[in-house]
Amino acid sequence: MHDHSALLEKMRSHAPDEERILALAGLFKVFGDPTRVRILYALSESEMCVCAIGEYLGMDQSAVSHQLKVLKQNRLVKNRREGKTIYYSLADRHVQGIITQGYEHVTEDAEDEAVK
Amino acid sequence: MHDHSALLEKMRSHAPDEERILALAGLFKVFGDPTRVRILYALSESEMCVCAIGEYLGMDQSAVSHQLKVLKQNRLVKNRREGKTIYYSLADRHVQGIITQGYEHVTEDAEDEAVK
DNA sequence: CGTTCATATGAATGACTGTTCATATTATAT
DNA sequence: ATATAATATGAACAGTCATTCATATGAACG
Repeated sequence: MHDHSALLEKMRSHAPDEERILALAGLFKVFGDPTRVRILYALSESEMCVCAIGEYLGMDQSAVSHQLKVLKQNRLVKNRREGKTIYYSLADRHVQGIITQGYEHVTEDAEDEAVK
Repeated sequence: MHDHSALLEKMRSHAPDEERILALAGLFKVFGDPTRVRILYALSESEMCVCAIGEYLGMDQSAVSHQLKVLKQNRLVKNRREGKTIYYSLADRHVQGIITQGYEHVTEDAEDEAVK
């Protein structure tokens, strides 16, 4: 193997916080599932209760609940109770921003592809 | 189950393209792994050859190669050959942007936490 | 050509994760 | 209190995926 000591020393001098790396990957991981993205996208349109989400996405109530739990644990959604039903919505504008930026990125990639 | 027909009809009238949803989740999924984030973060500092990345991150050459393949397939990195060694770098500014935004988001979350 | 170095690839494995099924919780209404 | 509706939870299963090991490619140099 050839020598890298100079580069490596430079790199390590301002290496990112490992904790932040994990948090960053963890955040993206949550966005990395189609079901969760669908849910978030739906909630970006309107507040919804669990069974409406399930009905809208054509999926099991239990599956929706499980995913909402993941989203809540990561503070991407919040909820409020109204009688028996619980309404979910996006936690803050950050979430909306990430979705939007990602969506634009994907759209631009599609355009790049079309140019070729 | 209570009635949602009004809401559902409204939602479905401007539902997002399923293909885009999958692409979006797929993109985030790639960013959802600590190893890949570390690699991308490293490459955002400097172009690097495979074995330098491996040495820097303390991981197997083969593992690095496998992950670089994933990153390349998703057009997040590009490479150039120079003799026997192959140098990798970020594919475009988009990648840098996503990392930066995510990093800021994570940092802000940490601050929010500190306030409580 | 054959050897060596840098990288890539394929198969195997172990860990993780999304879904389903069954069941539990919580709140309303009769 | 009991029944019912909305949601949550736990266990189990199936599929996915990152890593490792062994091996293959591909380039340079004697």
